[in-house]
Amino acid sequence: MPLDTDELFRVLADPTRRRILDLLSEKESLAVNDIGKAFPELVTSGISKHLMVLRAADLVTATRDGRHQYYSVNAKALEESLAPWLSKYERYWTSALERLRDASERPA
Amino acid sequence: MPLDTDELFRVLADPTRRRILDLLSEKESLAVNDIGKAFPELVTSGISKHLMVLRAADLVTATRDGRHQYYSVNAKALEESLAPWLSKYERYWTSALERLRDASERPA
DNA sequence: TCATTATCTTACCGTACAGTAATATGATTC
DNA sequence: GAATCATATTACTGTACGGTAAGATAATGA
Repeated sequence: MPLDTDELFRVLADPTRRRILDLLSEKESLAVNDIGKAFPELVTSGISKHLMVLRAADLVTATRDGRHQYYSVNAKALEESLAPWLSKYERYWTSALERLRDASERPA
Repeated sequence: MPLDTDELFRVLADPTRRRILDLLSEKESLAVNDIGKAFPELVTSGISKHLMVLRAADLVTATRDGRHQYYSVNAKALEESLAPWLSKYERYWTSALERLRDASERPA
């Protein structure tokens, strides 16, 4: 079930959480430790807390392997949660989103 | 100049500000007072402050007429500011955004 | 013109919430 | 049992929101 718009923006408001999502979107999946390495300024518990928020929002999924917890971005949930809000403004948008679309269709 | 992503999400994080944008996207342009009427739980100064934040972010524009200040949504700035972030995830997205696009192309 | 009213903005203050670090607890592997 | 990794809990802190009140500017009316 897609996330409520208020919830979505509350979760995405934090720069660290967005950076975590960015990181996970580049790599296939990462353990908490590896994510933590990308944030030397934060302690692991802080990372874990953000991951909990993201997981509660279903924007990431976690599978455990031994004592490691591997996180991946849930792009589908992100997309579906954002779509209702985007739809309210997309009628204005032709240029930038189309450019994005074109770029993804004709990769360099 | 498009808004920094951190700034953008910080501004959009507040539900009231998003509701103001929604309102302005429906109507052509509105005076502060009229916007305030849509938020009976808030005092006018509160609305004004949110409008200042939106204006500083260039997500709305204001023109004054006498003692009225008329606000409009700046859809172009919203689009351009959001595009860089969206582009990082759009490669995952085909379904929902395309459905949105199709819907806007073939209105009922 | 002067006072009054209307509209919007700014300043100040209190409160509530969210992020971080530190610590403790739980779970898994060796 | 010892060590490692992840999560939960607690305490601290800063910040952002909202209200009240004051300030600024413009219209109205005597």
